[in-house]
Amino acid sequence: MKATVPITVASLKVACSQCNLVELCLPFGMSESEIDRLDELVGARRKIKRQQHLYRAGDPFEAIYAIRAGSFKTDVLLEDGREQVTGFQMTGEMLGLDGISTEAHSCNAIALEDSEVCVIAYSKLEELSRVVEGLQLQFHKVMSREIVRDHGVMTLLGSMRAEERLAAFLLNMSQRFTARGFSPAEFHLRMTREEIGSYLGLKLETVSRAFSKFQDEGLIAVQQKHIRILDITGLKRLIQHPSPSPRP
Amino acid sequence: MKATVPITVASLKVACSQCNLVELCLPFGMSESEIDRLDELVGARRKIKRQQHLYRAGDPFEAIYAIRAGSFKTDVLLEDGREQVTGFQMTGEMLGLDGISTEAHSCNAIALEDSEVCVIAYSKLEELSRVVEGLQLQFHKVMSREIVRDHGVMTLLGSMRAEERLAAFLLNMSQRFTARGFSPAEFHLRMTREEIGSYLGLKLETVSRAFSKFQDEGLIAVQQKHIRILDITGLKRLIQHPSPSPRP
DNA sequence: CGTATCCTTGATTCGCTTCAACATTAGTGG
DNA sequence: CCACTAATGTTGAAGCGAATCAAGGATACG
Repeated sequence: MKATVPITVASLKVACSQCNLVELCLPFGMSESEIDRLDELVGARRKIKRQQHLYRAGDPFEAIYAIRAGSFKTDVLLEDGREQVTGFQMTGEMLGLDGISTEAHSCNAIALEDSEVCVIAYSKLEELSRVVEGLQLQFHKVMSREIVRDHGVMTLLGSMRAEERLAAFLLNMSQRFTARGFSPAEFHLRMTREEIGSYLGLKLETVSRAFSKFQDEGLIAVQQKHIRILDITGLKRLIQHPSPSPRP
Repeated sequence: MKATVPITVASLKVACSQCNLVELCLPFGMSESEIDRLDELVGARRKIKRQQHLYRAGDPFEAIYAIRAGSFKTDVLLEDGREQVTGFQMTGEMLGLDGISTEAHSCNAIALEDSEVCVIAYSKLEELSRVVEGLQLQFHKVMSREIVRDHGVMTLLGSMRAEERLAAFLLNMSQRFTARGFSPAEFHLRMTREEIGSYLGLKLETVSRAFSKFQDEGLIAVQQKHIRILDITGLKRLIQHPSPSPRP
C-alpha cells in the first residue's frame, strides 16, 4: 500500500556499461566510448513490488525510468472511474516520458511483478545529452518510438476487430520476448484478462472468448497466463485479412 | 498529384523571433535572447496545396515541420488498405516527430487546406539544442506532449462510446481554436465526416448521426463543416457521465 | 451548369457487451 | 496442511450499439 522509498546504493556499480540490457535500453546504438560516459546517468536503482506504483498521475516529474527487471503497466483514470491501460513495458523499456510535457506525470505506472528500475534524473539526462551526441539521438529515438508505438495502438483500437486485436497483441508480445532472448512461441503473460482487455479496448469476457477460439482453431495453447503459439503465420494472417471481406 | 518542391527563399526573413506563432510553436517558453538564436533553425518555408502530401510513410526522415498556416492530417495505411487517421494538426503544431525513431517517416502527412510549413532540419535542431538549453527542453516537451495526446486518443478509442468520442473531439477542437485566437463556439472543420470517423474509430454514418443527435438536443448547430457550439457544459457532461449507468 | 464528392437518414445485421453462473487458482489464516 | 475466501478465468444467453447496406439530397468545384 505504501509507496517505496528510493534507495541509493552508492557502492553498487550501476553504470550502463556494466549492464546486460545495453542492447535493448537507452544506450542502444551508442559507441562504447560514449556509453562509458553514462556512469553518472543512473543515480540509483529502485525496487518496486508487484502491484505497487512507480509513480502516479499528478506526481511531479523528476526522472525517467529504465526497467532493469520485471514489467509494468501504465494506465490513466477517467473522471467517471473508468480505467484505460495505455501500455505494458518490459525490461529495457523506458517509463515516465509522458511527464516531461507538463512536469507532472499524466499516468500511473504499476509493477506487474516484483521489479527493478534505473532512476535517470531528467536534469542529468538533459545535461549529459548536450555533450554526448549519441545520447541525445538515442533519447530522441526512444521518444519517437513511443509515438510510433502509440500510433500503432490507435490503429489497432480504431480499425481492428476483437480477434485481430488479440492476435496483434500476442504477436507483439512474442516479438518483444524474442528480442529479450526468450522463446518466441512460449511465454508467460504477467497481466490479467481485464488488463489485456482494457489495453485492447475490449471486455475481459471478449478476451477470454478470443483466447478460447484461437485455441479451438489450433493457433495457440492457453493455460491461464501461460501462452504457447502453435501457428504464428495463422495469427499473422488474422490481422492481414479482416474477417468479413477483403478490400477490392 | 505531384509532390511539391521545397522553395528556398533566402531573402525572406523566416526567423522565429519575427513569427506571430511564437506563443504556440516550438519556441514557446523560451526567453527572447534564446529565440533570437533560432535564426538558423528554419531553413525554408514550404507551401503545400490542399490534398497534397508533406511527406509519406517510408520517406527518409530529414526534417520536422512547424505549421505556419493551414492544417494537416496524419494517417497510416494498413496492409489490407484500411486507413486510420492518427491526428489533425493546426498552426503552431509540429509534424514529423514519428520519423526520428527509424529515420524514415511512419505515416503520411496531408494538407487539409492550402498550407505552409517551416522546415526544420533535424540535424540543425540537434546541433542547436545542444547549446540553447531552452530549445532542448521545449523540443522534449513537444515530443512528450505528443505522447500524452496519443494516450488521450487511446483512452477515447478504448473506452468511450460514439457520442462521447465526438463530444470529446468537438471540445478538443474548440479548445485549440480558442488557443489560436478564434471563437471557442464557432468554427469551420477542415476534415470530412469520413476523416473524423477514421480518427475516432467510427464509420462516417455514425459521425453524421451523432452530429444530428447533438443538434436535435440543442448542444450544437451544424451546417456541413460549420459548427456552432450552443451548450458547452452539455457536451462536457456527455464525456463525464457514460450513457448507460454511472459507476458506483 | 453539370458532375463528383460529401452528407444525411432509414432499415437491417452483426459483434461485442452485459448479465449471470460456475470453475479454477492463489493467497490467508486457523 | 487444509479450509476458507478473494481474485481470476471460462462459458452461455440475451440485449444493444455501431456497422452495413441502401437511397436520396446538398454542396463544392471545374
